[in-house]
Amino acid sequence: MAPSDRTEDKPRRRTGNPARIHGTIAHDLGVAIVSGQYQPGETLPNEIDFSERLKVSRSAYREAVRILSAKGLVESRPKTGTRVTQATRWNLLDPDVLAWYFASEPDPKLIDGLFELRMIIEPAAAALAAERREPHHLTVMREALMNMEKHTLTTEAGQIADRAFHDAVLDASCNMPLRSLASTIGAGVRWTTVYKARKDELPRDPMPDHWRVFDAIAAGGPEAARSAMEDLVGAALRDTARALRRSQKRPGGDDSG
Amino acid sequence: MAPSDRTEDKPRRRTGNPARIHGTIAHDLGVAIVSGQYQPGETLPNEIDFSERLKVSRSAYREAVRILSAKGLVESRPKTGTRVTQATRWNLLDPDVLAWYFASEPDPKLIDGLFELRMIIEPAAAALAAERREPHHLTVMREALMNMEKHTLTTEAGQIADRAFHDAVLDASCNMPLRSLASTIGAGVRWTTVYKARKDELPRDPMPDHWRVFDAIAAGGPEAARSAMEDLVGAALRDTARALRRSQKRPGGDDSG
DNA sequence: TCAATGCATTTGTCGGAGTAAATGCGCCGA
DNA sequence: TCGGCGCATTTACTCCGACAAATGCATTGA
Repeated sequence: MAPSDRTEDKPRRRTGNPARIHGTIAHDLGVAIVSGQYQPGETLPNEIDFSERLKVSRSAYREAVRILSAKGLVESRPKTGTRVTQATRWNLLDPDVLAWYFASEPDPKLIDGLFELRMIIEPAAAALAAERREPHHLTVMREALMNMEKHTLTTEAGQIADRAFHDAVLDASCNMPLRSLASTIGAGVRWTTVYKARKDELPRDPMPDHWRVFDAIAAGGPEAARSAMEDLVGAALRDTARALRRSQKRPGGDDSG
Repeated sequence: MAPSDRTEDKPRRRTGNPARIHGTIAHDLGVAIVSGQYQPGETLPNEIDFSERLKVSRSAYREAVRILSAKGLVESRPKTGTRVTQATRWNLLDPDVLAWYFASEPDPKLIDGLFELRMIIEPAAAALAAERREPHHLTVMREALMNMEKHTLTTEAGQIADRAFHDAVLDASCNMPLRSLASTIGAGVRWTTVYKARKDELPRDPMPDHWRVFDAIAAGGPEAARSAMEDLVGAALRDTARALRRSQKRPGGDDSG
């Protein structure tokens, strides 16, 4: 009955403080909404009933609704109630919303969209980074790549290092909106490694592609950096598309759906 | 001392319902934070004192903080209090955060960043749109452009039509994350027209550029659409950059700063 | 038939009380 | 003298009950 029985990764800040109730409720409701359990246009039960059913106070529930409202998932008005907004108004670039999508198996269209976005953003960001990178950007990138080599993508540490590298490239672009896309890109990167891990094999060694991007950025060659990043993302795109098709052949996979 | 005396556009949903207190507080605090009135790392006064000073209940204040927290602007923990997070963690792509930036005169680096983003995103989106557009996308685009012609960019209606056109292009790309960037792109578009209006002259007729984009998308030519959109955004970029340099020559401009 | 108005429902706001957590400090022991 | 441990304090977190405001709906009147 509780929509969150399946998701083990409750909201938990990196500082290790425990999840608060309003965060937990927002997480659970958010997952329920993006997974279609509550359809756009649908009206949620009123505050009193719903908070009672969820076994939380009205205050905590209201704060959870405020969070969802801030991310564009719901809209509440007196008398009308709190209703789920149209999916086009959801703030898909929000790190939490994206995480809620990935809490359950997300729509393949979203995966495709993320890769298309990566294919648009990352080469351009790499080109900018080649022009503007500071020494400390290169230091971060080099360290991330060395960690990738040391741990490999089969480990959590290696995947974190992978995302750290892509984040560093966006950082080095010295463009505030681009940097804000880091979490979105990171979700795409994470998804790549998820599929790679699922296959229990790495279809290719990702390191040469990564080092070529790094070298081009370090050398200050925008077009070389762009081209290298296109190759990198393109390879990841092909790997993921292949894995995605493979997983689609065995339908179902989620008993609750 | 109220930080919002200057901003007339209080949060007011398109449906015309009045601003709620928590929304107003979130708006005011958000503007104060992104404008640097509260520095990152700084701790806000505790709930009781601050809510009393703001003349609102603790519930309403807490809901406002919850909104800001959902957008990554603050982080609150027991004993530590509520503190402003590092600017790199702010969710810049959030429509509200972006609006709060533009409530006061935003950092020119942000304007530049937005135009760079447009220059990256919009041509690629136009190319995708040329491949995937449905008839109703073209209908929306055509109507937007006709409204642009009828009202011109000197009017509010014309500017809305301008943003509607750019939104429609993103829509036609049939890519969920790209569509979510509509508000971000829209902020950039709006800023262009703001500067154009400020100069009380339109440096060039924007319509031919727009129609060329439309024609290319309607004809299904991805590269033509990309190229046309590059020209369009490039022209806007040059106009805005010129106006920005001009306005920087007369420093100050805002008595409260 | 239409318009104005009262009513019921739902969210919004308020004030207070008690709980849990995290930090800093003092105490205690080695 | 130094290090570890427990306690007190501060703060956000949670809960509760009540009232206000807004809005859709039905009712009533012209």
